[in-house]
Amino acid sequence: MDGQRAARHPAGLRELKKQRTRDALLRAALELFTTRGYEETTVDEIAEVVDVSQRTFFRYFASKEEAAFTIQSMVESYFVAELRRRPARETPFEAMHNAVLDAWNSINEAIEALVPVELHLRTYRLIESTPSLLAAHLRRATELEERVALVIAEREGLDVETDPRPRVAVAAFSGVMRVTGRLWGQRETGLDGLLELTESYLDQLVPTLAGDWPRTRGS
Amino acid sequence: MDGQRAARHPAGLRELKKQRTRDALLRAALELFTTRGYEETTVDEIAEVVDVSQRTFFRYFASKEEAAFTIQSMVESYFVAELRRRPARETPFEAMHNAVLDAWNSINEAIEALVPVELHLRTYRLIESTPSLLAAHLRRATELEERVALVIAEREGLDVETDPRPRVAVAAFSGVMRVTGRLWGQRETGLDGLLELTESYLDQLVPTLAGDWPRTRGS
DNA sequence: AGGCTAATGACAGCGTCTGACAGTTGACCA
DNA sequence: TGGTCAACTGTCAGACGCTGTCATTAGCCT
Repeated sequence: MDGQRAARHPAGLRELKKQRTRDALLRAALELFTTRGYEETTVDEIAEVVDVSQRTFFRYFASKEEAAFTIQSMVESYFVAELRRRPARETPFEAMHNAVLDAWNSINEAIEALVPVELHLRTYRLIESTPSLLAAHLRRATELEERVALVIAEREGLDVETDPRPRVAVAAFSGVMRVTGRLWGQRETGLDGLLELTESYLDQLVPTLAGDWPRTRGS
Repeated sequence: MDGQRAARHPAGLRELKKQRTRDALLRAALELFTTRGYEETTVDEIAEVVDVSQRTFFRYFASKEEAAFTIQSMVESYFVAELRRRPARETPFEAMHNAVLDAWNSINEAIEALVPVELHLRTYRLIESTPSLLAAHLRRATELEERVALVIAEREGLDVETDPRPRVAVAAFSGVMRVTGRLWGQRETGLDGLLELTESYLDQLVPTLAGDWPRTRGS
């Protein structure tokens, strides 16, 4: 349902156990996914690591897939939150750009509360390289796009249904984000490399679309 | 494997029967998908309509999903073919834009040889509105993007690995295409409506990204 | 006609996921 | 403290997608 789970709920031994089970299942799942491969990991194996029945796994996660995207959901929530926080003076593009940077900087501790960040990065690479997970990832991305488009429209005082610009801007922006995300997954650079890559790609978007491509090869 | 199947193969009763079976399976699948829903249709039901064992279905289609995307694959091939045919003087964006228009105009008869075009349009809407199919659709779209980026890079004499512009341009372009495709799927307009919508959205891409959004509401 | 080979059907099996039912355990109250 | 209720869980059974195997059928070729 939500992304953040902290020590805020009324406690209770029951709640505690539930969270423990869920966290254990999540960690076990991601660990198995990233070492053995997603398709090669069965839900029974995950459940067995946590000493729980397969049925119980499906009570915490609607699907095997959902476990793989738990952290990703959190990141998305952070991004949207940061986007809403951007000052109105920024252009839509600047706002999205800055929201991405801010989100990456502030999300780390929230992730670490659930699983090691390093495990999450491995999971991200896995998603990018596993066809079925990549498909799910892209669909989730478009759902996020819709949410973002609504935020942008609100910022600019526009109606998404009559004015195409919010959706067009978001589509172009996320297109670039996807490309950089994929390239980063293929290469070996760390998280800093991603930020750098994203920066340079975003900067080139407008001139690229303008049409004339001077052969200023950067080799 | 390929998309086009015409009366060119050496005939032979065997080949004939195979094509008949495949076509029948395809039509039955799409018909059931679009009436009953994708998830609600079982492979057994499809096979039963064609009087064939379930095993045989999987000999013609690697998956239930593959059947749903058969026509889509053809369309994609046509698009790439048209793109290669665009004159070098056009900018990358113009070339993609024109290739889309040309492909839509020339593909209709090829589709009709397999299934009624109307059935294909219904199938497209189904894909857009069925989560699992939408996910697959988006993944396929990114694979197409990669092919297109290579073509663009070749046109411009660039190297995709060192110059980000081909991928960035393609990503932005397909982002817009996806938005229009989705909107068209939600609304009730015919094929002409799609072309019109795509035209207007593509035209607005560059000014939209430029940043300043004059409040010239089009209501 | 008869042999060769490709296509099919029938069957068994794996893995994801769901529904139904029963047992256990924590929460709450008298 | 003990008992009741609700939540959580395990077990079982089954649907469905998909695959391997093997015997059978049907087109093809000489």
